[in-house]
Amino acid sequence: MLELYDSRTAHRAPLIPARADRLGLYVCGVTVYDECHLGHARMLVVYDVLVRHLRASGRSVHYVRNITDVDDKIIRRARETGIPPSELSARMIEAFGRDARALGLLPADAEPRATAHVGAMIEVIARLLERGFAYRASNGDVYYDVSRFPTYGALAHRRPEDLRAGARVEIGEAKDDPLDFALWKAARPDEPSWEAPWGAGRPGWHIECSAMSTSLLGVPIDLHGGGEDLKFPHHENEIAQSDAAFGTEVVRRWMHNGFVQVGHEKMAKSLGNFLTIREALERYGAESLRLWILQGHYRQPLLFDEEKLVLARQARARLRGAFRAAPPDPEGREPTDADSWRGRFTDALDDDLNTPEALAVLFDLVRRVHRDAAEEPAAARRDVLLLRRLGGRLGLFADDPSTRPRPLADAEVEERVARRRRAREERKFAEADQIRAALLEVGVILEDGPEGTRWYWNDGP
RNA sequence: GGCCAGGUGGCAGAAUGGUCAUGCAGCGGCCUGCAAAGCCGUUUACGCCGGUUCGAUUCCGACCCUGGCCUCCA
Repeated sequence: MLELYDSRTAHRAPLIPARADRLGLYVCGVTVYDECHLGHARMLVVYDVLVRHLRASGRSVHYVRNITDVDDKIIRRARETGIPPSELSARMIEAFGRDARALGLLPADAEPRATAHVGAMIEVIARLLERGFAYRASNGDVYYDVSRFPTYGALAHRRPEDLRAGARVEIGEAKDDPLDFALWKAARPDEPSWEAPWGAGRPGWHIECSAMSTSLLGVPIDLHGGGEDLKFPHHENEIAQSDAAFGTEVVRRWMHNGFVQVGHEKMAKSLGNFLTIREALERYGAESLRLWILQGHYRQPLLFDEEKLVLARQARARLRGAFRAAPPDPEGREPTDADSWRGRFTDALDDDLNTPEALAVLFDLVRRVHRDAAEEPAAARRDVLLLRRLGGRLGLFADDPSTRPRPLADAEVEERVARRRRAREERKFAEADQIRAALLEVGVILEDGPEGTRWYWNDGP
């Protein structure tokens, strides 16, 4: 049974869905005003592994990951670049889709876009107005009345008085209280807007998640996730809205993943210290990136620099090496002690998604593969099959490198390897080394062993 | 200032009241024409000060330090 750290109680507890047959998961995805960076990649991979593990444990999961395609940043960026907001977001949604596929993410079961659910948001706002949790301000905006929600601050462990001290009111806002936040922003001539009973405008940021999560997953929602930075104010506000509108605790569990850190600060667009997913994939490849993320625990900060990614690439080579030592058992047989390995692996993930520990199990298995490869090849093949299956639960070993385009036909490589073998037999080592070096140039790695020379494509980066 | 999360060996990073994490790097050996891969062995830890305990890196308290949130942010 999976135990997860609960952001609200700050304790670990078993994750028990409201309905036995299905677990509803809602994750705050991305705002499409620019390309995604490694911080987003971490979030995406963490929840990807969570979903994989839940499903491998026999749970049916309904995974919803939203896309924010209307907000201040999109409007601002659109204005700066001269591209209409809808076109900008459409382009970035496309870019996001490419990143998601390249990262090897499972597709979400639903990927709702805010602009397609404005009707649902208007309904939630209407309920809040009806129940007296919201008010219409003089400037046409609709605000949430935080003073009406006594447990405000419970998720972020903050007291409203403390928050009020540092709160800021933007020019043009007409809040009764600095903590109040916009549910609906009155229409402006150069901004996208929708009709609503209280006047045309566009939704505030937080309301989309309250509306889309409940309309797609129902009430209550078993688990809601996102990055650490969304805890406050986004998720705090979402709780205030949803719980007030539906008259019940809508989200049963909250979880948050830690940041990607560059040097001593977090990776962020505003700090300019980011690397986009696209660039990182070009440099390191999806599997190395995933290993980099999974070698840290999801709640800890994850350090980024070139060295860390190179490290992950080495780790990947170690894992992949097992598949060269032995192919997975073609008849689908696992080792006789598979249950014990699977148990260790599952226990690690059940323990608040301890992916570093789960990877350690995989590496232990790799060692046994190499130990057995020569003497007990059948046993090694069974181990490799198990390795592939367990790795799959982390989203590893998905791509088949053999399908990649190669600069040289395999037959040509074979021919050169044979030529080198003859040179070695004649003790012409200079020539042999030259052939080996030339092959390395095009990405072929040679390894001489007792049973001859093995060669393989270097599947970096 | 308030609230959270941390401080583990050269780097990264887990677990754990008394015994192996794991990956990378280092060192010695095996293998080898050389190399690579691999196997075996091995060095370097638990921020600081008290307390509990037969025994603490692990539990408790104080202190020091780091990161994050408190404003848009995965």
